[in-house]
Amino acid sequence: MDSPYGIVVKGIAAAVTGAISELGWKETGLSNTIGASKGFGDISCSVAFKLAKELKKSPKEIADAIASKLGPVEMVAKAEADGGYVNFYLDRKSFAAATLGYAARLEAGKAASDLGKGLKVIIEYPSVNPNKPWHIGHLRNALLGDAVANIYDACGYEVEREDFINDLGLQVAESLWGYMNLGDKPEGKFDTWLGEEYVKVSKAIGENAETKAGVGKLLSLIEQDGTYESKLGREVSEKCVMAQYDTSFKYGIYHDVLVWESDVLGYKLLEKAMGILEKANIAKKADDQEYNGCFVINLNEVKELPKELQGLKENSKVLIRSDGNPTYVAKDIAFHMWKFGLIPSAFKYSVFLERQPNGKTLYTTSKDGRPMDFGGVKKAINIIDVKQSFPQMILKLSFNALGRDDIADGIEHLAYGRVELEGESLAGRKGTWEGYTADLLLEETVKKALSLIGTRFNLTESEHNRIARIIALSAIKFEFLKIAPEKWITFSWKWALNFDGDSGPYCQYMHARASRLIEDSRADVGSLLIGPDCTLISGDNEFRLLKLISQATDMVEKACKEMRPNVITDYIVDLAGAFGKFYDSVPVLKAKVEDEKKARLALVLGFAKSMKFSLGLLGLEAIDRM
RNA sequence: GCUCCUGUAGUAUAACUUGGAUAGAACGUGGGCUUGCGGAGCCUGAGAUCCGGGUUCAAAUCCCGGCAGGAGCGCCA
Repeated sequence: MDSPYGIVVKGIAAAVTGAISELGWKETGLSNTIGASKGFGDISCSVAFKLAKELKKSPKEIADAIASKLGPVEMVAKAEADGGYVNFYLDRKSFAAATLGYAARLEAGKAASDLGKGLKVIIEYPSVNPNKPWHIGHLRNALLGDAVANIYDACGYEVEREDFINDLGLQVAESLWGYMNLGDKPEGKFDTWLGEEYVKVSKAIGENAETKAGVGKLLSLIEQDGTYESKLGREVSEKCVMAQYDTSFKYGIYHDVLVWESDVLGYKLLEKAMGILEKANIAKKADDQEYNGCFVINLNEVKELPKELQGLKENSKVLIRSDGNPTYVAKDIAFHMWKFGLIPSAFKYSVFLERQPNGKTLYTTSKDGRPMDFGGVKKAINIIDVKQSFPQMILKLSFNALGRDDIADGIEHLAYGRVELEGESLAGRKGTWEGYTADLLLEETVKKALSLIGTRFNLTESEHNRIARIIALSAIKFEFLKIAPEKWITFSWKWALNFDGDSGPYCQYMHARASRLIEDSRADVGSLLIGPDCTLISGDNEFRLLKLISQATDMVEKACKEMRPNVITDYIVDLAGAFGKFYDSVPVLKAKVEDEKKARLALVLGFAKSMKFSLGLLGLEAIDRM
């Protein structure tokens, strides 16, 4: 769905190209020279600067010439050259009409772009170990993943939301050992309880060789198919994942499919994957001194090897150790062969949860079940913290070596920075996450929201709670997502509980105001956006708001291409600010003329729709009163 | 040692990928508004690109060299 803003930019590009060729010049580097202007018209073009050198004329001369040859552009009233720039002024009336019509078609949860039409993408997040509750670091992962998935949805991709569960790691073995041997009775939320066991056991391992040996033995037993320990391990992990999903649902985060490490092992994905690599002649069992007995992949065939690789000996990477155990990268290669359909019908699936709160079923890989068509994508996005960049790169290079550049290019690593507590890292081992779980954060934020909700509406208690929860989620999601992914976050309660300024609650407040205006007007929402007198909403404050509304598609496409949800938070803050300014500068319901009121109400509705749509991208409902 | 990431007002940040006109918003701060179509508001002032070179008509953005913080470079996950 083309946005009015997008249409104008395209129109301008065509007109400028036309003018340049009419002048007998060659157009070079037009792209990225057309964009929003601050204070010099509405949209400006700087192509004259690029042409200056080649034409041996001054930018001013060129811009003047282009401006004089420009043909008419849809929704553009005039164009004038100014010091080398060509500035375009929108025709406010027709642009407003187009924007309101466009806003009428914006629906939360519906695609606003066909950028990814027909393309399937799998997005993996948050993949928390199944032995502890989500802490605020996991939360950042989950929020990023959910937002990116929503954004891809809105761009027309077919999105598969996948969560990888590593139920065979050391962490799980430690928790399980505690579960079996410490004699504590599970109480409270299971993931939290299991996390506490984990902290106790990790501590004990440092002090007690016997415990360490016990955990080591347990680790190998849970990896062996059919043992009591492997069954119990999966059972306990499933119980933990169920509890973690309790948290996930509270945050409005859902998935389509869980993939278990134990199933990757059970379905022999690794053997199949290694077979593919061996057949392609890029990996083999080594017999040199260095890697004797290991199964090793050789990356020498890759055309452009990155510099970071020089740490590897001979550009080789061990996939299977001499003791027969696979490395992390090997498992990841196998897993991505499934994602991209190189190992078809690798798993069977069964139902993990019949009905998530969003109404959809959550499936899981499992021993017994039926084949389903998960995986088989052209693009895979992995939300993993920045520390994993090196293995992620090897993963991609392995597909390059395999001659599958398409797959290597299709793997995208969204590397995000860590969340730390003033100077302290959140590494699970030390248990420093205790007191900083996602559950606790939400609880505290809801408390604050509850105390701030106004009393004017006689809300029922359940409605009051619902609104408080949404406000709290708005606050949390905004604070996490408005920071660019690669930056670190230093967590503090003051930071997390921000309800002012460029915060989620502030933006919700603006939406609530707009909703109330529409409700109080008793206008017919269905017809409001059709045919208002747009000359009546052409003032500067109205127009600034209209320009922003007209860019929803462009913003979501930008956020998608760059995998940066903070593009959306920025946009939402701008929208909210522009609405606030409009609201304070002109009366709506108290407008003097009936037609004026109608036109302004249409603008209010257009704002509300674009706001609702944009909040939806962050996984947030818009609220009508607060 | 090598590689990568980060460095923007007092604080925490946006813009860097794709160079473009006056570096955008927020909190805090100085001054002002106020029974409002919802004050979780509005108006207004002061305040920033780590340092040094280079490329360019134009540099927060690109290149080189520093400085500071962090991470990565295993038959660890």
